[in-house]
Amino acid sequence: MSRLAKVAFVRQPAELTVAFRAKGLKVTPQRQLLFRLLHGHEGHPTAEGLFAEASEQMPGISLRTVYQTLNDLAAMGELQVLHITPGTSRFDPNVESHHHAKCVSCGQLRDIHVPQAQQLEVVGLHDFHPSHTSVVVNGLCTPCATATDPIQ
Amino acid sequence: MSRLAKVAFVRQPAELTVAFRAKGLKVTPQRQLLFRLLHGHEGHPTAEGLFAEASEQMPGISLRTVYQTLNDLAAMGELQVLHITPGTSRFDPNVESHHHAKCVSCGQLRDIHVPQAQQLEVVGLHDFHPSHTSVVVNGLCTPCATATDPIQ
DNA sequence: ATGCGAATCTGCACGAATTGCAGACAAATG
DNA sequence: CATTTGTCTGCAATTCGTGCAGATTCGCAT
Ligand SMILES: [Mn+2]
Ligand SMILES: [Mn+2]
Ligand SMILES: [Zn+2]
Ligand SMILES: [Zn+2]
Repeated sequence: MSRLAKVAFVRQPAELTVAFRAKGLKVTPQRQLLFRLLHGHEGHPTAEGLFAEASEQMPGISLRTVYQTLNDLAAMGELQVLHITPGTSRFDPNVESHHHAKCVSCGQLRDIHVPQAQQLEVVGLHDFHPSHTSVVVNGLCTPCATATDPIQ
Repeated sequence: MSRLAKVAFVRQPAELTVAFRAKGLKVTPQRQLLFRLLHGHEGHPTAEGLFAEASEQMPGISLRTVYQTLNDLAAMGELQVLHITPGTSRFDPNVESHHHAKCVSCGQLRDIHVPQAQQLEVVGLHDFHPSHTSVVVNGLCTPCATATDPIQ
């Protein structure tokens, strides 16, 4: 079992290029940069965070454009938008079915796998048409659990 | 089995009064009104929503005071704060362990019970100290599923 | 009852996150 | 290369929530 763990990313930049053109959306340098930043992104960045990363490689890119592109990707289902932390949305390049552990101290999110998540017994779903279930494990990451003073 | 289903509310106004005084917090008419509004509240109101309800009975109460009181209650563990919907926090007077179904069309939240939620197998929790798990079942409420046009 | 000090209330300014808008600009297409 | 159409940027506006300060009130000890 030496196979590397599979990690799901947002689709390749080239695939997103095709998908955008197919919808009549243009493929600009700004969008290509974001495609590249998102592909292989391990975290759960905010729009501001991606804006900061993008600005390093393309000074002058606007925050407005970052939001625009992220919203387009989310509308196309190429990106998940998470509403787990207060105040701001997290964008998840991992579009595979998965769940999250959230540190209640620093807010960090990490991917987890919950095999039985879609087979949970649920009481109280009368007059409701469920599509999918998401699980959040709250707790403390090791740095926060170790630190005497809360981190952040 | 004719017993009514148990519904967990935030503690009685009288109990909250004691709890507040015990912490050196004063019990004002504004706070007592909010205690009453929250007790027995079936939904998952926003601060603005509670402000609207409170304003009917006490015109002139300020939104700032509503936030202040809700934050105090949350800090004392007498109220849950949910970050499930985009943009705004939901306050949950039901402090019993429970989970939620969320209509992805209209945003409505309802309580559900997930008996196995705390015994889920989770892969990927290395270097993490879990406290509790929360489950969100996404889907459509019947009105939204029935409507040709999305509600809201 | 009265008075005092600490906590609270309200109104407003401010901050963070996100969207609306408009004119300059660039991608796609033939 | 010219045209069309969508995009980019900057800025205003919006929404949710918090910081602040002065007037007010609560809770407790006279
Ligand atoms: Mn994820
Ligand atoms: Mn609830
Ligand atoms: Zn942490
Ligand atoms: Zn609905």
